[in-house]
Amino acid sequence: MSVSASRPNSHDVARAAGVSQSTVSYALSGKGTIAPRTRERVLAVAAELGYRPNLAARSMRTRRSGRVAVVTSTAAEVRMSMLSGAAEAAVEAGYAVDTHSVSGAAQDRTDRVVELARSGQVEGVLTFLPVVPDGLTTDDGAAPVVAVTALDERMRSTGELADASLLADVIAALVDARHRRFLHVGGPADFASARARRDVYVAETGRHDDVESLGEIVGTWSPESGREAILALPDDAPPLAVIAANDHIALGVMRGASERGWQVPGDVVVTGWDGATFGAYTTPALTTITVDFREAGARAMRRLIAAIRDEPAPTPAAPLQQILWRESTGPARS
Amino acid sequence: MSVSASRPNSHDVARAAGVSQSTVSYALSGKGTIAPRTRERVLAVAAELGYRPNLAARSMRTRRSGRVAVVTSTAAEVRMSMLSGAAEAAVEAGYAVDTHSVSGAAQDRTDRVVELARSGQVEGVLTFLPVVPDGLTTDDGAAPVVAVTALDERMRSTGELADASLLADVIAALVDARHRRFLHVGGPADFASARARRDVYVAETGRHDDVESLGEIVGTWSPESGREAILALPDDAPPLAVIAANDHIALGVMRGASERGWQVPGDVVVTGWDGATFGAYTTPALTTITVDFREAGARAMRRLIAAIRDEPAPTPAAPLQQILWRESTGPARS
DNA sequence: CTGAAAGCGCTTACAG
DNA sequence: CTGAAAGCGCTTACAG
Repeated sequence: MSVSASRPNSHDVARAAGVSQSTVSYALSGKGTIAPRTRERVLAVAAELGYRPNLAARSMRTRRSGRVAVVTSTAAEVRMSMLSGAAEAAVEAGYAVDTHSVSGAAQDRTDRVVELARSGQVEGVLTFLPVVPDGLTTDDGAAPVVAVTALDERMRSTGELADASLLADVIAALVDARHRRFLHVGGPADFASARARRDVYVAETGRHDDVESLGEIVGTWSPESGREAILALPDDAPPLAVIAANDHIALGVMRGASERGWQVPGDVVVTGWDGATFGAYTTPALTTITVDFREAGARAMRRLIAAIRDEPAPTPAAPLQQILWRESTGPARS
Repeated sequence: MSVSASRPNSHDVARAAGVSQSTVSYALSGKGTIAPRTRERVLAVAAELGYRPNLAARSMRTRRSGRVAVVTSTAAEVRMSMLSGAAEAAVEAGYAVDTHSVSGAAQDRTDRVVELARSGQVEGVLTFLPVVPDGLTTDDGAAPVVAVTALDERMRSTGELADASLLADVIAALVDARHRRFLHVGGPADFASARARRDVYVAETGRHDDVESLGEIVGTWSPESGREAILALPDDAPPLAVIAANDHIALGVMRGASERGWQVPGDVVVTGWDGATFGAYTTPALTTITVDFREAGARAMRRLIAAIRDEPAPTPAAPLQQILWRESTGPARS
């Protein structure tokens, strides 16, 4: 029994097991009609030799790479937990994940996504950043693309992160608690989630005649955009309820209020979104809508894999979001 | 000129350009001795046909995958920016990045890293999480492994995140500002960075006879560990300077102080680490040591690639960290 | 139930 | 300067 210095291949296993190379292949894949005893012997020898199939060779033969690409950026827009959730869902389905970090404008990102979808190196592309839907012509043999948060409805989107319906409950509870003046500090409009949050805000604050909205500011998901929104307010703005599109904005809102000498939640109440860790430890602690990013990433990946396999998109059961009332909204509860 | 429905290969390009397949290969790689005019024609035809080399085939032939693995977790311990920096450095060097999300104890992570290093699917492994160095026997043909933050010095480590020298300056400035009582709330001991920060804390607070340390708490990088450390203090702890090993811990320290009615920075001053965005918007804003995580990720990846290529590790020039004095330390400056 | 053989699409000595 | 040919390590009809 010769031991080769380098990594054994299926021929080495075949030789050691006294069978043909094709029998090794069938034994390992479980596909052919191999006698159980032969199969066991091959498996034992393969294990003993530390055999691992060469995935490049398999890929060349099967014309399937077994890889999907995930497009992210360095920015805080994307959470590690979402990437992890997506990666784990991919592994579960037998796919490996290629990470691609992109920067630049939506058009550049779109070009990169299209390039990936056409590269033939991956069977699908999941993008965590908005892309320009017009650029995503999937005529030719391009791989399917799923965007977690899309510019419009022309492309596949998981939609789950864009569900803003809980905000209606938040606003209703604040109105019940006698809040009558509102302000929205939103996210960039190319994020479907930002648009959905703004839309619900507009609809819900418009529902009551005696509820006033000071407007909808377009922010950048950043604390600074929340802070600036507050600093730009007239002195008589409070009492005011600020609906921030994420926790970072909400933090900036609280900071801005502090700089203006406004008490939170006495003069200004604030709600965030995402359930960021820090929100539980600010003073006051931040009311927020928690998001299960790990599961969101997993669902997006499952949707991509369904698209790859031409299966119907899975319909998830449990909700991904939840209202978490904390100190920044004072005594308001639903 | 026949147009095949599927992806063209080098034979298709050869036929369309009226040359042999090997000439196409040489023209694209620029390796052989191809006449400039031939080469140009081949390149033009390849572009026209939208030819892209099949990487699986290339990989099988060259026996090099052109891939590196990055091991991360869902946890906040790892930042997206660090992953992005690593991914971009990999692309720059001609490598693609496979993302592997792991969870579980250090031993499980180590097993996974070893498995990856031996899988033959990647040429190197970069782990963002601590692994058990004993498990990392790289005898056989395993791929090199680099850990960004390692358990001990037996394995390769970038070390740069573990450089805690700036903390000496921070403590010196606080001592100059008449702070005499200190507390350290650190990170888990299997992080080299956590150990280095604690070591510098111990050395620097031990340098002066009239400086007292209330001890070194082992935390979990989490706000809760900072909060608990403060809640466990005796009532007469202030005036106190708390050195937190990261910004999340520092946030929890501020929260705990707030719960105890201690003013920051009046009764307690606090410093964090990492330069997290939220730290600029807390009240008071958090003094911290900023870390360029993108560059840290890039340097770690460059070190891995140097190891793959058997080149000496690159020696970085610019420092990755910087002290950022803000409100949580009051008027102390260096 | 097992094996011989073709072929996936490249790279790279080698011959001319 | 160019081309014919081998071979990387698999999967999978097909013959026996």
